[in-house]
Amino acid sequence: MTSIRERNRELILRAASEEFADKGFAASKTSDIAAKAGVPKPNVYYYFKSKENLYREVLESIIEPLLEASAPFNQPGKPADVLRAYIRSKIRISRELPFASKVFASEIMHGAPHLSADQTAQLNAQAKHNISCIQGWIDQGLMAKVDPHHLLFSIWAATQTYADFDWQISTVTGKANLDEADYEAAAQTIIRLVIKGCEIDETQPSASEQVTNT
Amino acid sequence: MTSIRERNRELILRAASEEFADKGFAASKTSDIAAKAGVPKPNVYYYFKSKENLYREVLESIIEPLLEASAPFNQPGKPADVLRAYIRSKIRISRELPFASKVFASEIMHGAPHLSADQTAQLNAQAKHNISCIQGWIDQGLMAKVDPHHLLFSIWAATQTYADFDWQISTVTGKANLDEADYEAAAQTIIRLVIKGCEIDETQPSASEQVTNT
DNA sequence: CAACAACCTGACCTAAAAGTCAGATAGCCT
DNA sequence: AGGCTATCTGACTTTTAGGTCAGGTTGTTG
Repeated sequence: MTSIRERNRELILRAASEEFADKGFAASKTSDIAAKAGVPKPNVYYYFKSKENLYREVLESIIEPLLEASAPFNQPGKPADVLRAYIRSKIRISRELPFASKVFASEIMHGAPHLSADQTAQLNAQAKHNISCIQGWIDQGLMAKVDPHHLLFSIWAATQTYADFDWQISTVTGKANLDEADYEAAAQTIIRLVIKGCEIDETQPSASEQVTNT
Repeated sequence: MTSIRERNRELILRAASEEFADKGFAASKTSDIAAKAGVPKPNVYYYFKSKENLYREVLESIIEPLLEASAPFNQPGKPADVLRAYIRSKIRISRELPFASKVFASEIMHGAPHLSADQTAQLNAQAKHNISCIQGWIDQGLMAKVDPHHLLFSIWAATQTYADFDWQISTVTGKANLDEADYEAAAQTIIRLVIKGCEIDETQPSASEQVTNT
């Protein structure tokens, strides 16, 4: 049975997520992580070789969920349906994995110095795919000509903000924690902005591309 | 003449902004800041009492521009005009003060431990004002019922993302630096999402569900 | 119940980086 | 010029936190 191992690794990883999310990599102390996990500091080094290793494992834990959030783009669907599902996935990640989300955001903010080339490539490939998917819809006349890059950036930002800037959100809303209804309202707002923004303008039928009726 | 003082403070502040933006507070070394500013380390301590002081001054430098960006909300105007101007202000800050923007974002992300109560209060008051302004428009039937809190959060996030997550944006777009046209496209995209999203639905006078096209 | 491995831990070591200081130099005012 | 203040700086001290280790305990397997 390696259940001791798994249990302790899990405890430490969870504590590390919170600590790294709260303070950032450099400002987090392994002794604090150990304390929060309820183990002596050398145990942290016993299970994870170094602070950096521990950090990398926390980071890694968010990669798969992040890639998986793009699932709606990996199967055929109408723009509005895909975008709606995508936004909901993204919001769900912010809500359910707030610590890892924040660690990831912080990592990206500082130029992703700890992300492996492979991880970067995977995330980038998925992003590129999503962008070309959106471009395809535009070319087919299924949605308005909204720059796919900037559209994606806005969706990422608007959904991630609930994890990354939770302090600001708490301060402004006056609520220590958002509840189910708040997240629902957030999702609806973002979905509305995106879907309305992507709707084809009736007023101007064409510009340079041919219009395809539906 | 205190021009030596001013000049050196300026040099150090600029170097500190970049360093703090790049690495975060804890991971930044005063020796690196000094090197980047082209002065010996003790000079940094001569002009600023401590690393934390220096950081606070960098932080402070972004507060006023941030408050000023809300100017469009402080004078009467149609929703679309105010929102458009606000988004442009926000994007301009991300573009023109990318380092301080990033430092601010990082600060907020970690719970604003260095922001003074007064600064927090000012920012919060302005946010509250903007929100009630939007709520006013809704009550007057000038725009659709879009949750003002979440609308603001989306605008903040979408505009800030160009400073905060510049690495990601560079990676995905394949451009080391965005140019004038890119920022214009970003602004137009966000403006479109927000303004279309805030337009009153002609189809259904009540309800909160959105209708989608193909 | 050995003996072997996995796990635990207080005490320690070390490197790095914040911060200091005494003395040198440069600018400025009468 | 002379002296007063502001500025500069190499060399130093101090603190903090990442990392180690020797030796203990607990679990597991034949």
